[in-house]
Amino acid sequence: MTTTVPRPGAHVCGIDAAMDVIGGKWKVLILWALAERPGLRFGALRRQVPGITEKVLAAHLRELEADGIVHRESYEEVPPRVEYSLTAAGLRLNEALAPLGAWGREHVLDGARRP
Amino acid sequence: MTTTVPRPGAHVCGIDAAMDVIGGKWKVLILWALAERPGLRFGALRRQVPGITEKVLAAHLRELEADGIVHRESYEEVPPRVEYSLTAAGLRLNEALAPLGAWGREHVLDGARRP
DNA sequence: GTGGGTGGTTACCCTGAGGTGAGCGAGCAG
DNA sequence: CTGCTCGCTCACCTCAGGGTAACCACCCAC
Repeated sequence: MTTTVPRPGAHVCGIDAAMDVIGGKWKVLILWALAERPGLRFGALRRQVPGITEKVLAAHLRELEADGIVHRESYEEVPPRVEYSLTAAGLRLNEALAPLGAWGREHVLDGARRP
Repeated sequence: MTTTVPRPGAHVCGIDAAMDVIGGKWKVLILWALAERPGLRFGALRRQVPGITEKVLAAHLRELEADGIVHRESYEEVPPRVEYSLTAAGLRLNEALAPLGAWGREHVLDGARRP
């Protein structure tokens, strides 16, 4: 965990770097949710991504924040309020994922295999 | 409940489907190599992707073939000759990965935080 | 005081993707 | 005969990413 595991072999091309960033099990869903509804709070984000646990959500948010994808705005209030949103890089990453999403949609709808 | 999202079309959006296809550790590198040099043989492909083992390469090739990404042409000769290339879907997937690669390249070169 | 809600943290466990190494069946160079 | 190439396959093992659950500090409503 820590701050993004120091990968031994570094990245062969930019795609590995991106894969490293979105390699987590829920990262793309978090990106999805934050792109659609910026400024989500922790609990709301958890409800937005069904099945994820607090630990994993917190860990993924920290990794995404360390990667400069997610901006974390913490208000010193009571009860504590923390809002998450995408940075410019996160928005561009989300846009870069769009063709992949289109491919997946087309591929899944067309092939429709995978029992 | 132990394993969230068993296998079936639990894909929330097309991105998960694509992530499922390219989720392996070496899949993108295999796609890369096959896109640049179509018709690679097993051994050549292994040398093209340094660090991968035969078992993992074979397993990934089978998954990619099952996903309709890779075409496997096996010639009944001695010594056995098998050539791998991308299908149309594989080529389109590779093109869909281009923006992601560009993002990763830009992100890595811009941030340059990773050792 | 008790319960609920906030946003986390800590400790432990467990599955499965991936790594390791060996072997096979055929042919050919030496 | 020996050893090498070729395209895998099998059996075993490691390790880290993720799952489970309890807990913390704080405050409000009851």
